[in-house]
Amino acid sequence: MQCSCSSSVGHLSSPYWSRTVLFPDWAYKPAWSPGSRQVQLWHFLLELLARGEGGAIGWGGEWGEFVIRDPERLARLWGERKGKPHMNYDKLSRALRYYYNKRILHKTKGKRFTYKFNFSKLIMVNYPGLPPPPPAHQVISIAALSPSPSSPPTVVRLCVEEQVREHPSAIPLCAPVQSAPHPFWLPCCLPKPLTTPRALHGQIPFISAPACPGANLRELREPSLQPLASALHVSTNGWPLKSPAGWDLNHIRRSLFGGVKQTEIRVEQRRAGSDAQMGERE
DNA sequence: CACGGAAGCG
DNA sequence: CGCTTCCGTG
Repeated sequence: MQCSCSSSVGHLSSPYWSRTVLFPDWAYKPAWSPGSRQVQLWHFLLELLARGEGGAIGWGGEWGEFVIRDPERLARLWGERKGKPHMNYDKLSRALRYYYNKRILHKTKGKRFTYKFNFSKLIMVNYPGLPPPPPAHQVISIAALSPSPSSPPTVVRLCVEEQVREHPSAIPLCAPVQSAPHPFWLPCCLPKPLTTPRALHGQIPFISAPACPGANLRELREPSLQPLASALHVSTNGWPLKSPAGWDLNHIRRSLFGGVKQTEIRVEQRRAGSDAQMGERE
């Protein structure tokens, strides 16, 4: 099985690549790409899902799965957003089907109006035969979060330390908006090289792991990172908890800067000014 | 309902 | 490029 991920870990001889969390390229795209300047359907869906916009659409049973509860209403909402008054579910679902090839979505067969985001498919964890994971402090480094509310764009990063050492500038910046939905925020803040080694692109041994709830947030389960996890309203099963208040950056800030040992969480400040095209692709 | 080709649009 | 519109097929 192949996928269109890219990673800077592939060229490293590290045995720890398996612990790296990878999301598909599309997951790193900003909500409003400069070219199109139009909101994209997958983001619109995540937006509604994160808002708990009841009625029209909701999360399904599996991780990343969602159910369209009221297809025509969803279509109407989508049509309103795009200025397409004649939008209906037939057309919207055609757009969803175009996501199959792009590996953004796939259909949950047998279940009516049920689709699934492809997040989990590309996550490489719990693969039998891989070396045991190294101690957490060797793997995880959490950087960023402006220490004061008045600082420039807040930056949150999760990264593999080796990546930081070898490519200190290759970690994209991500400035989550306060209302950013969790599933969108998480991938766009995870490690993503700006310079992808083209030649090695196909050599990364991707594994299509069976769905493992919370796999992408495995690192957040590390005891030392619990404050962050709770600040992000992320449950240990990986999917966001109900967070009516949305993002509380001060809360996150308090959680990170208070009570957590400095050796376990490295804090680094960085201007998000010129480098703000976070996950943008070439 | 779900799928995917084809054409068109901004 | 990311849909929108339309439609034939199963």
